[in-house]
Amino acid sequence: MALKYSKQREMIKEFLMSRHDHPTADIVYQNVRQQIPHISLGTVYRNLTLLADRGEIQRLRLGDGTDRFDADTSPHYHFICNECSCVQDLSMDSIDGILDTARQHFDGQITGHMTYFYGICGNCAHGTDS
Amino acid sequence: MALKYSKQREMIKEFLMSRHDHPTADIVYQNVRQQIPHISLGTVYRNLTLLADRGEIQRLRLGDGTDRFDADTSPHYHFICNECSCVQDLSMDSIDGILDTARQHFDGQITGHMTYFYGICGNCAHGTDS
DNA sequence: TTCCTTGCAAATCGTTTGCATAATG
DNA sequence: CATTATGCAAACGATTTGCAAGGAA
Repeated sequence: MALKYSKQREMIKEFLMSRHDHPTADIVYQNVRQQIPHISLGTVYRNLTLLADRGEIQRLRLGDGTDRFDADTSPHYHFICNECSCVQDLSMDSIDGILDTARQHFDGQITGHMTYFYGICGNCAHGTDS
Repeated sequence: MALKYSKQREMIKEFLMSRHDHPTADIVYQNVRQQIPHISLGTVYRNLTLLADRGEIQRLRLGDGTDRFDADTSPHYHFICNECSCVQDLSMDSIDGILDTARQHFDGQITGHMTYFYGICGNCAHGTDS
């Protein structure tokens, strides 16, 4: 239980806090490796999981089979671009009202919901690429 | 492109239509195997993917690392029990209004959303188990 | 006879884990 | 010294894929 300091964990969290694009474990690994060459993927996974369990970071399971991590633990929604697969934050009013809608005809307790949006992101839509 | 008949595919779809609990590929395999002993897991996966691509069934990616399949392709929501992990259909009014909420401050096109609910299902809540 | 499907096994991918060693408190 | 953390490699679970053989049109 008692947590002991580790440079690798510090670097991992620091890196995550510097990014707002929700990197995958492997991207975290590739980057942190530049500061700590001998760090292992296993250590990255272990620390990401540990940090997520303690609520210091957020683990995003967006169904595409690869988890992403977010240092922003405040409640917010995400958007996934169907074209470039980027994941962006979505600042919007709470939609927790849908919980009441869901509860109306359900026999059981609904305590929360998972929601993400998709479409074409600003970059891809504006066609500044092609 | 042209699809040819196959008993395996027919049985897979038939089995899926007989269930409303959103079975995993492996569960489909275990069951269809009782009718077609030599069917392989690979064939089950291939057909589930094929049927999903053609829109004949729905593939549910609920983030837990194991896809589930649903023969009901009509738009509806799902509920996942935190206790028994069952997946249930949720009949409720459309909440597509959240798309407008999401669009308000977003630079890009939002074409859809993915939402599922979680909590304690009726069976687990009523405590008819313990 | 064409070419879609299958069975089987090997391959992939993301993630976890066992273990001996190193670092922290 | 008691524990927690690490690196490395092997293990895993779900899903995909290559290939030769089988079946539908």
